[in-house]
Amino acid sequence: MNTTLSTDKHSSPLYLQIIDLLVERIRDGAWSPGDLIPSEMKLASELGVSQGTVRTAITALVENRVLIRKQGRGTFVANHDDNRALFHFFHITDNQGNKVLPISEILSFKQKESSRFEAERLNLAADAQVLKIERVRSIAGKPTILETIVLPAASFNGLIDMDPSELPNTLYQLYESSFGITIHSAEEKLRAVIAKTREAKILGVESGTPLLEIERIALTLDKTPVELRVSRLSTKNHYYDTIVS
Amino acid sequence: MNTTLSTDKHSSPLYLQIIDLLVERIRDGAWSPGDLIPSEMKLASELGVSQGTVRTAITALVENRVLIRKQGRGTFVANHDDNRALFHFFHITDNQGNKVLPISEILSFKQKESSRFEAERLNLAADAQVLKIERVRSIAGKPTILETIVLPAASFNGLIDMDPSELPNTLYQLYESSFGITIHSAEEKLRAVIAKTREAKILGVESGTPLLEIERIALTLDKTPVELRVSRLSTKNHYYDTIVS
DNA sequence: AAGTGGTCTAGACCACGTA
DNA sequence: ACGTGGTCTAGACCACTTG
Repeated sequence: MNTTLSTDKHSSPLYLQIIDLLVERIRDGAWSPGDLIPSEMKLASELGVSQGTVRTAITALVENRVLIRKQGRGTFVANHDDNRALFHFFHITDNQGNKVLPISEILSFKQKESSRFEAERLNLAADAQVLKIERVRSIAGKPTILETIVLPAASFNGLIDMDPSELPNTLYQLYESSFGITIHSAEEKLRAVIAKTREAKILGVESGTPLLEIERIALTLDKTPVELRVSRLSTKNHYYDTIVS
Repeated sequence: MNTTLSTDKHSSPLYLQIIDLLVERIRDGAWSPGDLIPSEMKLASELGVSQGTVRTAITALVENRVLIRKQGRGTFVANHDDNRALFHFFHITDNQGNKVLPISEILSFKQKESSRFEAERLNLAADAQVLKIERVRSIAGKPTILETIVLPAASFNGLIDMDPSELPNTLYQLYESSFGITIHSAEEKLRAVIAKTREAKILGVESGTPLLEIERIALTLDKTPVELRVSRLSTKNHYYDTIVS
């Protein structure tokens, strides 16, 4: 498998080529989340470069949370189902400033043809099949978030046969373990909306209450959209927080 | 000015000490935003380390947007008043997905004693004086955002004597150029609220309309809060967007 | 041409985890 | 004891900007 780097006069820097190469091995499944990858020294000799050059490439991927370094042990493909990563994707905080992770209850789970909106957001053909999950998420026993999750049926083959009650609280783990789909980043659009009567009833608020709507597109490492999630959150006792720098 | 790095057995890595040292020089005003700092080679010989070690420190600061490298020219202290940085702090997007920068009109500008809430958020004494600016921001000629800005009077000496109509659209530039205060990061809390009658009138929406409330604390490089800003945004034609990765 | 950041090497030693 | 990542050096050459 003579992986060759280009050292032409006008080719890109070696460490950038190495980044691409490592990402490719992860995307193609040669290395899976949680796997230990070869040591910097092994990669260096395999690729015919110095340890420092491999290190530069790996450092960039560590900063992008694609790899994780563990001193004395080795470098691993990031597992996005550990707490750190979970909280990184989860921005709901209570009024005391504590991050909270809500518990889910499935309301419905079905397969259907995608709507125009869903197909557009997930980059699917107009008549593509999608899976649709609706669930309530409760914090401290109180229903707080209403979530609609839409997935391309083609990418989650067999999921529809699962017992809805067996769907885990944190779906991203399931995507990774059962379908080899690792969520690496997400784009979110936030709006203020009014609770519809059904929503208000489920969330236990008065109708007319304002809700924070979070429309999230979850993306894989190569920016393919794999999940559309629309959450409606009562911000009476919680808020959405973010740090911009 | 024999700046000494510690090379004791149990001291922190050199490049971390160099990061602290560089940050200190910026915070103390030895180097100001926009300034060219000494070359990697000069710093290396000044500090008695190799160019590579200085480079590691500078790279970390470049990734944190504290410094900016320009090949062939040198390394500069980041100027947070250029477009890139502005948009990095500004997350409002129209429904077509375009980032927009609204135009401001001052409604009021006064000095007063801080409220409990303001003092707590800005980390001030309970009876500290604050400056309070209220303004409407318009996009495409339509009032869209209502903003209340609270500043510690002590840090912005003389600002209150300015003609409100002369306050610039982008305040962070003013903070930097006139008060030597550079905003480096911000924490934001988002909630959905209902427009009060006065707010609804100003924003030209029906009363009872939901608004997105953004409470922002702007921080300097050493995490000192210097501005509290509460914005209320009509999300009929715009939304707040963010990328999480 | 001179000076800057950008890339890369070969080798050294340290700190940590595992066997 | 050994292999891993973590830090650091001295030196090289390239790419870019300015005088």
